[in-house]
Amino acid sequence: MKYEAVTIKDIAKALGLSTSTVSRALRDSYEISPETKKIVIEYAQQINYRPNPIALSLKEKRSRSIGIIVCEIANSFFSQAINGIESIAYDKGYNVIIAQSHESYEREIINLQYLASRSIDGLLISVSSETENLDHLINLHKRGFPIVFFDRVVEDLATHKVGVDNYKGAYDATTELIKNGHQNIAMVAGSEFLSITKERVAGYHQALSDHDLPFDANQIEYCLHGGMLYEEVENALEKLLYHNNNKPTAVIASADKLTTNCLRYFKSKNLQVPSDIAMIGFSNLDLTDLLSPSLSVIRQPAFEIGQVAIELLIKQIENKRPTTEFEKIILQPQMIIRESSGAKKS
Amino acid sequence: MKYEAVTIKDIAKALGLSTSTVSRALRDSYEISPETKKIVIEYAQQINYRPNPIALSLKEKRSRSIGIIVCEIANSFFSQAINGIESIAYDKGYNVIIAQSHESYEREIINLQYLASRSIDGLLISVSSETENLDHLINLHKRGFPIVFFDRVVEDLATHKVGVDNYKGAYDATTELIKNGHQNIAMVAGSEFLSITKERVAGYHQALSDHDLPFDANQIEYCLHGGMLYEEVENALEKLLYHNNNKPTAVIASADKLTTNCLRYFKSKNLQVPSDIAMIGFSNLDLTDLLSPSLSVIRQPAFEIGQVAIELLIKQIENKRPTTEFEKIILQPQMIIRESSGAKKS
DNA sequence: TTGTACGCGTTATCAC
DNA sequence: GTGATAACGCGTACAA
Repeated sequence: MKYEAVTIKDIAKALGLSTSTVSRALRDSYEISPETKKIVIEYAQQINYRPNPIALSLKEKRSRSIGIIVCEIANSFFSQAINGIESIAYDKGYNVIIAQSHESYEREIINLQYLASRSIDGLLISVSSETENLDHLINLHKRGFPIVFFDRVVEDLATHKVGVDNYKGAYDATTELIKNGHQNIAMVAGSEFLSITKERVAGYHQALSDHDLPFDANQIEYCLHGGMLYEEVENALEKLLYHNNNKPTAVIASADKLTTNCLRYFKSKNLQVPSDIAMIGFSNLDLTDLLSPSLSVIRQPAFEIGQVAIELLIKQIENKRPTTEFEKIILQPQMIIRESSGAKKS
Repeated sequence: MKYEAVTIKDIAKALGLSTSTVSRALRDSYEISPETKKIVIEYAQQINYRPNPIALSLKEKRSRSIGIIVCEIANSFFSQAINGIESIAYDKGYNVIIAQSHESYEREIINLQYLASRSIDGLLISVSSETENLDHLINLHKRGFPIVFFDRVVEDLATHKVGVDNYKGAYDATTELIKNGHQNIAMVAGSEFLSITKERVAGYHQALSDHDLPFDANQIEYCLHGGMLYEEVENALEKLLYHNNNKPTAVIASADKLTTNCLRYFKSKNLQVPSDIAMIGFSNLDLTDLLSPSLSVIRQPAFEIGQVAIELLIKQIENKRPTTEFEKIILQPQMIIRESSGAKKS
């Protein structure tokens, strides 16, 4: 470190050797005599020598750090995914730099430029809910920069992708509600721009259809900010519950923040769950069991998603030849049935 | 970036200038003629030139990145604090590298070595709950490395420190419970090693004393892992509630994870809050209002703590002279009274 | 077996 | 006003 950095030069001077000898000794090169090696290594240890990673990065043209862009680390799903990413990255000697888009397209671009300018070797990204235009990512990708999408993948880019079976998650949730007697099920969905939203809507749609229930587009409300703002969820629910000639008895919330904000709304309106309105939410919160009523959720294997994503990324980074075949890995979500998805008031 | 990095050299070659001229033109040096400047700057923009931060770091002996070590980013308090840190760091051109100790002393040391070897310019740390020995930090600090403690500060090191008034938080919580008729109040505390634990215990103690209530050491249980493990909270509560000849009617949980795990325990035992057992918890979760009963909490200004801490750190980093006077900044916690702290069963 | 010289990208210094 | 050179710390091809 700058305040008192010990360099190879210092060692060389102290031991009356050349820097290259020291360098080679430390790297255990076969050309160096055992005695010299011993002396050098012991001395290095003694003065606590650490190679300067910046010099190495400059030389090797790689920083051994990777960037992560997510909307919010304060979101359980993402903090769990980041844990998964770190668990592998550190083992493999990679450093992780996290940036948050806060669901803003603009900030996503700023973050991306920032990370790119910090010489990261690769990028893990879950796009912001505002992101429709992908030029910023396409530009990097075209120049051969390794990018792996996780959770919120985009289809128009040939890269590795890791996500969950959103279709199935929504299908299962819808089916569960139907089984419990609900015929009128609304969905509070995330941003229309996101493919995960489309998949979840599709699963919901299909489940209705498979149970001979009509699909009514008015039963879906999209929230551009993915529930980050309470107001958008409030508006969505107002419309669904009070400006709708087809008042739902159950709601599916298709993302973490949507789920909690739906609950917040129901509470503010004194609506009892599930008797007044039943619900299942996509959520990775670890205290959904403590809510009252306890919340039925679709839970995503966030940690594993992070692990798989980082493994693909590192594989691509360390690949000598350009990657041409990209994988799309789909993990299964888990449905946890608790009280909130129960039967409607008879 | 390595795949196709544009350097100053490329520009120089393309424009038939020397690298130094290009460098100066880009930095808007007064020695360069306006025409040359214009040509260089325009061309640089056109080919999307970005200075290589690694080369700069090597030269300037600083990386413009700072390290953060916290126990868990999945902890609301810390994710909010990190948001505060980032909000300032990015503005000032600093990059942030986050590492998690998961409350392990060993991992804290590994993280610290890792960050130090990555040439960070400074460190923000909230020590792990296992951390008793501070040698790893003292070593760095002695060599003049900038360190700022936040939230979990340690007293034995002369550095900047930012935290909340833990004493007052616990004092207020205890007083509130006493006002509601509770005379037998237990505390589920964090690690005994942490000064924040000691302060919170002291506040609790003083409040009892100020209301002429006896202090009973058996009413306090310490959790080394700060509630990260459910089992330790379970054990603590078993002892307090069932192996105690002084069964409490109210509990104060002195950290985020302790709070949620107390609730989990009460739920599993079918204990009604607050009628069977009242509680107030330290918590920065943003859905404590949704719990049933809604949770009374002591909330810390996490975002602000992060902001203040990073400002102190950057000030110290950018200070030409070694810092000799260190600040200790104490922010005020906020008590939010909801249902869980209510009166006991009559 | 060990040492010298160079290059990674940038800027400061000195020369013209 | 512009160019050549050295330096930051490291690894390595080449020389001895």
